[in-house]
Amino acid sequence: MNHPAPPPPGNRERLLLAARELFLEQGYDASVDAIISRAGVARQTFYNHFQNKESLFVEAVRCCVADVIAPLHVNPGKMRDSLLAFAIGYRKRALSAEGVAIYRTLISQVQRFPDLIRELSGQGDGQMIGSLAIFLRQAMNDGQLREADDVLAAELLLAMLLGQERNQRLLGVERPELDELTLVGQVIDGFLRMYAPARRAS
Amino acid sequence: MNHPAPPPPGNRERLLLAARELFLEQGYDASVDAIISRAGVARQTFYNHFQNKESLFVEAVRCCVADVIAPLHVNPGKMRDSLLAFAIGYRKRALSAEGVAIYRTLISQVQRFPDLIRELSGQGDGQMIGSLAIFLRQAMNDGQLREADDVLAAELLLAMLLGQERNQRLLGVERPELDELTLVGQVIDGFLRMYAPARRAS
DNA sequence: TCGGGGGTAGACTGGCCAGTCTAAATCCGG
DNA sequence: CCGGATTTAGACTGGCCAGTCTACCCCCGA
Repeated sequence: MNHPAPPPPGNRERLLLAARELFLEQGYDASVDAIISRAGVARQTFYNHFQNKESLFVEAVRCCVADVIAPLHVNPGKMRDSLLAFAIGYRKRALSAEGVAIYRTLISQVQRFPDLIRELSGQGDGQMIGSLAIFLRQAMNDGQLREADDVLAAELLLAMLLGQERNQRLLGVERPELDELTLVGQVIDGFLRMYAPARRAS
Repeated sequence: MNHPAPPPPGNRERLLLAARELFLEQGYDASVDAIISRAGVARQTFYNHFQNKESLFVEAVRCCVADVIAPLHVNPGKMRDSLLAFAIGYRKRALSAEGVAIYRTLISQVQRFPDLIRELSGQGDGQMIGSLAIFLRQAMNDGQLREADDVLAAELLLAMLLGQERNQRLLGVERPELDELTLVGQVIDGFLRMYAPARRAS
């Protein structure tokens, strides 16, 4: 029989890629058969590279999250402009089809992989809140923003930036897709009003 | 053999109750065996009352959502007090263990029951946004709040009220549990600052 | 030339599960 | 007292799936 054994290159990578796609589409229910089939690889090959389905899942999810997480630092400069640039970048990632899918996959596997998911959650939104809070702290010290709880401020801003949009996408609801820049601008302006330095009493 | 067939009363209700508990705990993966076992009912009895597992799920989830949804109307009165009362009620429901569990269950079954979930999503946060927006519209017309997009304002307030808290609970992250009233007060005050009537130019 | 590492296809095991079916038991109305 | 409706326990089917195993193949280095 002709069993064409092509160069044995990145079989592992092909498996990982296929797994990422399928886990994001179907969650952990994606079957090993489906994964190896999409990777174009034999069953045994899969078990040569990974201990079992769980460990593949862990690795695949880690990759996905790493991609979406990548640092998103807040540039100092004119307050409104910095926040606006940050906001647009944040929304782009958090609301991307991939970002939402990862989120959904993680949420549905909290029971099975509680530790992994807590870890990734800390790396994700956790770090995002942290770096934003540091930026806001600085602005508060400069007197550009009113003195307040910096972490809370960061959480509120991030929450407003996504609004109901991520939740709706998690639930499969489509959105009319309105003007991104206008929307984000309104949120940022609102936030700046909310944290404008207190007017000194007469 | 003694097969004690006790009074055949609310078997259906017992099944529904067991299903609600298990679906919220384990999602759709909860097996029919587990459900009938918790309900203390025979396998066939289940199929006497429900067509199949899917229809039980649909009915159980509908019940759960109905419980969490129950109207939450905004009372007119002093703006800050009304919003505060509303906010506390909203958080109580949306952040309750049950509320979070339903949310998680719905999110993980978007693929299987897309229509059901879109429907429930509209009844849930959808209505919440709507009624809050109406209240805010009124306040804007009265001049208590600045003129703005009422729906957006409602979405932003709701988003801030949950902050990162629901997301974290969805992912199984525990929170230090700080002072509810203080927190909500800060958010409401911030929101009121954000939508305070614009100061007329000199 | 030969042997082993990694590959392929596909059969197979064991487990779980949804849904059906049987046979016997209980209750209730007529 | 009888008969139908509902219940029970438990066997059974058919399907899916994770993971193992067999048998064969191909390339490359010793």
